[in-house]
Amino acid sequence: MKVSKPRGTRDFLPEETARRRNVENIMRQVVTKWGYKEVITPTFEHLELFTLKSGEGVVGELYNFSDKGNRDMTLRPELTAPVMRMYVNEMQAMSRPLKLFYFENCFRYERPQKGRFREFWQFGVEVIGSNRADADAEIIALATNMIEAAGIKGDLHVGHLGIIRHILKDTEDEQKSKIMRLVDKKDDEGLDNYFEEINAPAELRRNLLELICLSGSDAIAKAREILGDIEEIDKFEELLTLLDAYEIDYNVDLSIARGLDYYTGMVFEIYAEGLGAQNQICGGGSYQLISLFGGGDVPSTGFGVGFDRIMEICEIQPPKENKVVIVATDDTRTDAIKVATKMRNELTVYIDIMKRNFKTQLSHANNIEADYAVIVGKKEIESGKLTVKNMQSGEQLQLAIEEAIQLIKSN
RNA sequence: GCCGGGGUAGGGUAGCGGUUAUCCUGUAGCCCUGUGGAGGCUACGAUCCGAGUUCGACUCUCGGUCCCGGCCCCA
Repeated sequence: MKVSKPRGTRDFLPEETARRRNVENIMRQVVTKWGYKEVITPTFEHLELFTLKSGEGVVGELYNFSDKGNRDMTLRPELTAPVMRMYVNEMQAMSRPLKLFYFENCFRYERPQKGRFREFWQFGVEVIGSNRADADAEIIALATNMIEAAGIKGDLHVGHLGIIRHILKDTEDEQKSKIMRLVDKKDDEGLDNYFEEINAPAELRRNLLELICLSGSDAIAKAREILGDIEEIDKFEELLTLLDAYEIDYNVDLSIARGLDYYTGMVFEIYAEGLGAQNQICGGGSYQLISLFGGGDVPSTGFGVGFDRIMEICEIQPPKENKVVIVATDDTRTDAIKVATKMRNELTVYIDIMKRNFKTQLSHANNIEADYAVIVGKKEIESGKLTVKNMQSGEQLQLAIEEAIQLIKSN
């Protein structure tokens, strides 16, 4: 009986694994250069952690279970909440700002489709302790850097929830979130209908509709015309000035709402082409979650990158290293092992474990696309010189082991 | 949860209500235990699962499952 893998999961074969690890390391190098430290949290958490953050409704999307002690648990669906929990549990006395990142698998019970799996990988970054535009700008710049480093051209949209919330400050909560949702979906028709339904004031309608269309360099000025001088616009302007300093291309987009209530100000999303309906590769913003988990009133800002989506469109190939196959005969097998052991200090070395004959060993070397075959036979043992064969050109040289290593390394 | 398209050896495929289920490729071995890529030979290996219709189902019908794309959702 053949057992298949669970729905929405994937096996990664050697070639794909190497490609993923390579890009993962490239991204890791970028964040490390910015001074961020990697953390690891548990693969499963108490269910409560996520219902606190996102409401009871998320349970339907979770891989949750009760353990043998009857505790409600779940595989993590994301990593911002675990990292904030970790901060509250163990890091509150550390000097701020804290700059953390993670790269882990997450699990959601959803219908798989292009760029969406039940087990997927998230690369994320969080800054804890700063509510300044500087932190927001750094986070956006870092996200942009990482995506560029993966060889992807992203389309960055930056917004600020404070501005849209200012317009809606007298609207009741339920209506507010419904409006925000429609705005986020860019559903103009739905928005019109809903305004009609709740009989929204004409001024509010006009202001909101104008605001969410704003873009380009005069967006700030126009927002001021609509709303007057408010603190949120000042802060947003400061953010844009900093982004200019980082020399980042962005689109002002005040229609980004990102759903949930814990986002406090800056929000951004990055899109890429070639991904079908799931074209968002990165999203983030500033938020306040720590007090929800029993910590103080500590502001944070961060983002998550959908690593699997990055890999869908990323074309970076891992660096190739020379592959050496030792070819031996029956009576030189033990000598061949000694040669292989020595060469492995510096090279990637294969040796026959199938008791194959000389010819078939060489043939196998060819099949696995070895760069060099190193022949360790009776003649070589007697002369003390190995036969090194370049599998591409067919050229053969007699060399001492150190010379052989040097030659292969240098090509 | 909903809508559409799919599922034949490890990969790619052909076919038909009754075949020994086609071909390519792959893997292992041999021709050929001191020189690979070509060729020949041999072996391995498949009708997604279940029910129904039928004398007979890989083929038709239904249900499930998985894959692909989309909707909803998207922390």
